Amino acid sequence: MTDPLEPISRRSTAAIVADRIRAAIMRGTFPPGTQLGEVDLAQRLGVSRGPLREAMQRLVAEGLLRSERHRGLFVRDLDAADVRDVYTARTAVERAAALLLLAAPDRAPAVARLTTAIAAMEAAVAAGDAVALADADHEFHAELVAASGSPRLHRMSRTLLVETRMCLAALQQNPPPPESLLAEHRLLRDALEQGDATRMTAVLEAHMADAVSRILDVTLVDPAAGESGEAPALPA
Amino acid sequence: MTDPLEPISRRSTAAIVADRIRAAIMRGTFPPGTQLGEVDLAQRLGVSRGPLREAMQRLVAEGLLRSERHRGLFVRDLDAADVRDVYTARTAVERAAALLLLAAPDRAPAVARLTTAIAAMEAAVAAGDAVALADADHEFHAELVAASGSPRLHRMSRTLLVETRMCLAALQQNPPPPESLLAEHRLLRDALEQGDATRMTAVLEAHMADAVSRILDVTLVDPAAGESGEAPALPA
DNA sequence: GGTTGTACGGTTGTCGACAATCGCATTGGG
DNA sequence: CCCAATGCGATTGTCGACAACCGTACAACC
Repeated sequence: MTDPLEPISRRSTAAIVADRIRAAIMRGTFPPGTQLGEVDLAQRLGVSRGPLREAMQRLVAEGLLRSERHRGLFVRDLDAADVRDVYTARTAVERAAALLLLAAPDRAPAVARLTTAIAAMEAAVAAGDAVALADADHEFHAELVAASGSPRLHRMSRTLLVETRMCLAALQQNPPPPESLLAEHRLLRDALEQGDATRMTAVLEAHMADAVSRILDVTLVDPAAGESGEAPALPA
Repeated sequence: MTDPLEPISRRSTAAIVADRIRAAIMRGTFPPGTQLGEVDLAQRLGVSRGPLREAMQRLVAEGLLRSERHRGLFVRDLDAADVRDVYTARTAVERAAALLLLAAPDRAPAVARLTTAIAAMEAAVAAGDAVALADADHEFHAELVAASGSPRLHRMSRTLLVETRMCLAALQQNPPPPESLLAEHRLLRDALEQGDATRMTAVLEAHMADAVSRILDVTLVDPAAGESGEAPALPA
């Protein structure tokens, strides 16, 4: 599959560090709001503060971290507006990717990959593994955008998917109903396979709307003291 | 307008440097493919290599620069596929922004700002100033996305607009017909003002398709030795 | 003549240390 | 008892220097 020759292309240390931190944020190792000390992270990763700071700047540019002068770097915490915004942007990106895929000459391999992701979701549901389910969900959408062949949509999507995981990690306590989640993804794949653009966009938008309403409803129900319509994710 | 008090919020040096470099790239000061020496830039901007490298990482993450290990940083040069990709992503982002704007309670101020941008375009056309026309065009689309109130769409748009300017700078020799450009923007504003979503998306997509075909046709006509369908922006 | 080996210049990658700034605990005063 | 001022600790921001690496040009060899 992968050519063992040629493009060894060792990535820069900053890129590797950025990927690590990104994965850690996505995984929930660093909950939103936590401060990331530079010296601590640097010696934990075995690098100096220079490359680490470069990696941090990348993540700040992506919107995953928030930098305060002489205060430090903090993992961004997302409020209700952010949740809506993430899903608005995701809808825009994934819709464009899907339309690009529909215009492609051969979308069979893409459909196959989506089916693989769905299979992973099914296995996760069968095993009752919520984390694996979220992973497979993530993989489904990542594959969808990657298959479009658009590097810019792909890059945007990567950041947005990480933010999605941040939202989900905040309310991991209340997982979504696995059946409807699976059904929505199957619908998405089917619409893509059949080449029905209008149906695909409709399903995609419904899927996103469902997700955001699910997240926001949960967060609004939980505190049980909701006079203001604001989400409770702002403890400050 | 701007409150002279309080939020002084001195931005980080890296952010300022990144903005400078970004503006320089957009302005065409650094043509695509040029290598950016760190020591040279650092002492020209009056900062050390540390903050400058952080700024560079931001631009690399945005896709404006390309980093090669131990080789240096280069301004990315865009080929035909990149042009299509930029406009695909722009269509996705601006369409979402416009739809968001249509759903907003009051879109009058946004329309006013777009009208201001159109007025600037008209003035540029009257003066025959191609650079001012491009600036106004840029401002129109930037305002459109900014008015949507979505920070993520706004961030994506900013990078994409810089890349658009990079494309335009490459073929500045052959400016687009000002009348049709103006007409398309007026149509866009009108559709937005009237709240006609389907017409707005149609106009927007047509506008983007026009732009990309204009750019690619120009680049394909120019070399006059086009056997391969590839764009000539790959001198390597 | 073509190819390989080698020395060189320049660039990036990385590191450690110093200075500036901020938050917080302590202490003095009202 | 509460509030304000101050000193301290910790963290970030910045800088200069060293080491590693790559591309190129020249020379030697087959």
